[in-house]
Amino acid sequence: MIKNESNQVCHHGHHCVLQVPIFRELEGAQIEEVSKLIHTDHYDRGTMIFRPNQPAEKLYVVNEGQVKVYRLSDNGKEQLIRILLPGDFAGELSLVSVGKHDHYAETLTPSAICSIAKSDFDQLLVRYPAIAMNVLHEFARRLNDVEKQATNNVVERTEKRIAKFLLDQCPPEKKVLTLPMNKKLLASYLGTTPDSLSRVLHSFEEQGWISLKTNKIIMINNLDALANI
Amino acid sequence: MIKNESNQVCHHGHHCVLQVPIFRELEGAQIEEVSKLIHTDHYDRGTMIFRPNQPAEKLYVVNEGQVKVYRLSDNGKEQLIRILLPGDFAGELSLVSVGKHDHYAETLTPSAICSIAKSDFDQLLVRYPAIAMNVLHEFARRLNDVEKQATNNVVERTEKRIAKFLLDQCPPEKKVLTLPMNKKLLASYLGTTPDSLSRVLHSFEEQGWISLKTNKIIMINNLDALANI
DNA sequence: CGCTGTCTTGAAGCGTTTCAACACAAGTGG
DNA sequence: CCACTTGTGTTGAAACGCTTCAAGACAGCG
Repeated sequence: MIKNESNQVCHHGHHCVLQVPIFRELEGAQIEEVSKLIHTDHYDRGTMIFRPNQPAEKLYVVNEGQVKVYRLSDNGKEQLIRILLPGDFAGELSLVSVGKHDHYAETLTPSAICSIAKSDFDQLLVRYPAIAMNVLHEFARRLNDVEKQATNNVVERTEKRIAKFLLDQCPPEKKVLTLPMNKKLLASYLGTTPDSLSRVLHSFEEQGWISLKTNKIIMINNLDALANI
Repeated sequence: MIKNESNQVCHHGHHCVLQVPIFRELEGAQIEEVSKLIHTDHYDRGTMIFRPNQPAEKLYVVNEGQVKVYRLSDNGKEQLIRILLPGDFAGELSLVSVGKHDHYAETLTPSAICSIAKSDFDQLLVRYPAIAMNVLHEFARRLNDVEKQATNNVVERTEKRIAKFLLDQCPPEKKVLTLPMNKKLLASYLGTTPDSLSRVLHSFEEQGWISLKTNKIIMINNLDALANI
C-alpha cells in the first residue's frame, strides 16, 4: 500500500481491479486473470496521458486522482470535454477502428491510472459479458450527458447555463457546493470565458441568490430564483 | 415485400434483421431467434416515436426512412441532436437504469422502425457477444462525434462551423453536396438560426467559394478558402 | 516573502440574434 | 392544372449578449 502526494490510498494487485466499476462483477480467479492484463501507472500532476494523433492502443481507467480531457480548437482555445474521476475511463476511441486520439488527457492531480491494451480488452469483453454490459451502460450514460450539455451550451444563455450547473452540482438538502475545478476550467466547460463566469457569479451574489465563500465553495441561498432565470 | 409511400423497399421477417448493422454477424438459427423478438412498425411522416417523460422500455432501430431526434429547451427552442438514417438506433437510454426518455424522436419521412423490448435486448447482448461489440463500437463512434460537435458549437464562430459542416458533407472529388435536411433544421443542428445560416451561405456565394444550386444542393468551388476561415 | 498564475472589473467592440416584412417553394383542394 | 394555403427561406436594421483587452487584486506555492 502506497500513499502518493495527494494523500489518496492506492492498493496494488487485485484491489485495483475491484475498485474499477466496470469490473465490479468479477470474482476469484477472474480477478487474477484480469489483473494480469492491467498495468497501473502513477503520474505527477500535469502529466499528459495521451494527445491527438497518437495511436490509440490502450484503454485508460482512472484509479485515483483527476484527469482533464480536452480538445484544442483551431483558434487555440482549450475546450474541456470532461473531468475524469476515479472509476471513469478514457481512450474509448481505442475500441473503434479509427485508431487515433483526437483529444488530450492530462492529469490535474497526482494520479494512478490503469491501462489495458486494446487487444486484451477486446478479449475481456468477449469472455465476460458482464464487463461489456457495464461498459455499455457507462457509454449510454455518457452519451446522454454529452448530448444534454451540447444542446444546453448552444441554446441557453450563459447566465442560464451557469445557474443550471450550480443547481446540478448542489447536493440535495445541503445547499453548499464545492466546485470540482478552478474557474478557468469551469468557464471552458460551460462554453464561456473566466471573465463572463466571474461577472455572472458576482451578479448572482448581488441578487442574494448565492454566497461566494471561497474560490471553490459556493452557498446557494435561493434555489428557485436560480431555476427560473 | 411492401412498398411504402417513400418508395423504399421493406423486407419482412429475416431480412429486416440482416439489414441492421448491429446484427450483421448473425447466421441461420440465430437470425430466426432474433427476428422473433423484433417488431417492425411503419409510420407516416411526422409521427412521434417517443417523447420525454415517457418510460423508455424499447430500443428502436431505423430500418427505412429518416427520424429526427431533438430536445426542447426551456425557452421552447428545438435543438436537433441528430438525424437517424437506416441502421441507426435510438432509445439507448433504455439500456441504462434511468428509465425516462428526455428527448423527442419524430419521423421526417415515412419510416419503418424495428423495436426490441429492453429485457429481450439485454438477453441478446448476453447471448451474442458480437452484438454487444457492435453496439459498443457504435456508441464509441457516436460519443466521439457528439463530443466533437459539442466543442465545435461552443468554441468556433458561426461562419466557421458552417464551413466545417460543408467540408464534412462534401464527398471527396465530387464537390457537390446535398443537404440531408432543410435549412431550418440544419440551423438548429449547427447551433444557429435560419437567418444567420442564410446570411453566411450567401456571403460564401458572393465570395465565389460555393454556388447555391437549389435549396438543398450546394456546389463547392473553393475548398481551401472554406477550410481557412 | 516574493513569484506565478488565477480571478476580478470596466469599457469598448463585435458577432449574432431578433423582428418584421417579403419572396419563394411545396403541398392541397377545387 | 391553377389558385390557395402554409411553411420555409431571405434580407435589412436595430438591439443585445458576450467576448476581448488591459490593468489591478488576490491566492497559492515554492
